Amino acid sequence: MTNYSSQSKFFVSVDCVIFGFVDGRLKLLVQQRPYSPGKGEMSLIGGFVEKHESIDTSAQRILKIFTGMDNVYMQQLGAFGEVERDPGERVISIVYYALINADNYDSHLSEIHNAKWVDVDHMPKLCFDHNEMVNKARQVIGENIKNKPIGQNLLPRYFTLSLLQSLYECILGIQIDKRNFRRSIAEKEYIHATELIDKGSSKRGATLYEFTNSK
Amino acid sequence: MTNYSSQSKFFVSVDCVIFGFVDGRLKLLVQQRPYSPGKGEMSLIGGFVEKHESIDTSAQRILKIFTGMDNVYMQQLGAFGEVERDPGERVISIVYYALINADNYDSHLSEIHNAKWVDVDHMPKLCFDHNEMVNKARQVIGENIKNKPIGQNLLPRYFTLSLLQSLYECILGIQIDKRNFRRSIAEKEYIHATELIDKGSSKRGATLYEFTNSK
DNA sequence: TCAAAAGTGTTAATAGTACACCCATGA
DNA sequence: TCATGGGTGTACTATTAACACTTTTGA
Repeated sequence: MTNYSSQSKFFVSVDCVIFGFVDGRLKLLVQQRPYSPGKGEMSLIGGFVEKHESIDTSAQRILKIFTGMDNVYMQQLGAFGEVERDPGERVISIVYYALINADNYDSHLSEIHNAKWVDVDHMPKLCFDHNEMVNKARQVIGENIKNKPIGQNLLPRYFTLSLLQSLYECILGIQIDKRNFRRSIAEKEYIHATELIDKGSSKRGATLYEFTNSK
Repeated sequence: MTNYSSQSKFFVSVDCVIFGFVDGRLKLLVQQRPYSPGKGEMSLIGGFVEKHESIDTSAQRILKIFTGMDNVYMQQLGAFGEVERDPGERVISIVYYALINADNYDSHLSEIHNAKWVDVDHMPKLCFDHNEMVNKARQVIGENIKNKPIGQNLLPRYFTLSLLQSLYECILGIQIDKRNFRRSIAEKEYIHATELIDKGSSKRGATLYEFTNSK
């Protein structure tokens, strides 16, 4: 055998589990699926891989179409390849998760594409195997939040420790003790206090923090 | 848009990072690539996904072809999809890693396919992006060995603690203190001592252990 | 008798968990 | 003055890391 011509070819799609931290809650961007099968059902943000682009590039392109955003934190979650996962035709899906700062995103684009935020703790039924993809993504970011500065991607540049704590609580799905939390943050070299005070959320005012090497 | 017919299709391959514990060393099964491009270069064990099978099934089929083994511990590592990763044609590769008990494997098959074990600490240059796949796989099993009974898949049914320790040391690439190691194993509910004694490896004889729920 | 691998405990350091009150301020 | 969210310290527990000698027995 000297070439691949006897092999089968497949449609390959990219589906993106896009998380945002909106109104103090962890949310996920979903769209109404614009075509059959599953037309009108809730769906992850996705599209097909194109001939000329790598799968990572494809994920970035799709994210940009729906959010207008570049340079976003995205990681691959894996490939989903059950034969009948898409009831229309055989499609192998490569799944990515993205963490975006919802302040920077272009809500006009989401309107065009019938996309909206849904709370991760009240997930609607999504089409195909998309709920499974979301579950896996949540698990992975839960494992990462403790050791990596991924919160950077979900928060505005300056944030209070109370907001950061509520982000951790949403991601982990647990309540955290305030004193222990603040000590654990103080020990992380990648988060530090600034001179700034936020007067918006309390009468006393709260110190604003930032991530150290805002990439 | 109501169907997918305007989309591109791709070759999709499966590559398997197959680990075995042979002669007290962690090894990897590699083959001489039988076709161009890269013919004759060292390569992971791989093949193309077929029309009628899921990607998981495809990985199992390929593993069986090269080892004769069924029911092997295999996990997906992710998809590799750079446009030029295969210099012949565009191929998206889904990578799995497998842990096998090298005693059970059919060495006749590996001869047929020009496959052989290589030491993970002396990896040859593999074709395409296969070395990258191996590095990622090693990282993942290193993270898993501490908390999951994955050693079960690499060892014979009965094993001494010295052998188990050398497995951990190979996977983690570090030296482990014998007393701390034996205590940590004693605390794991999924490994227990048997009444059996191994007289092969020492004059005194060593207690043989086994995994609790040998699936 | 000795070489070679098996087996065994204690201490120190670190990380994680539980828990309750005062502070500053704007309304 | 009081309601609201901001901010702080200590004691206990669990986990991890460091460290050296005795046992058994076949050659």
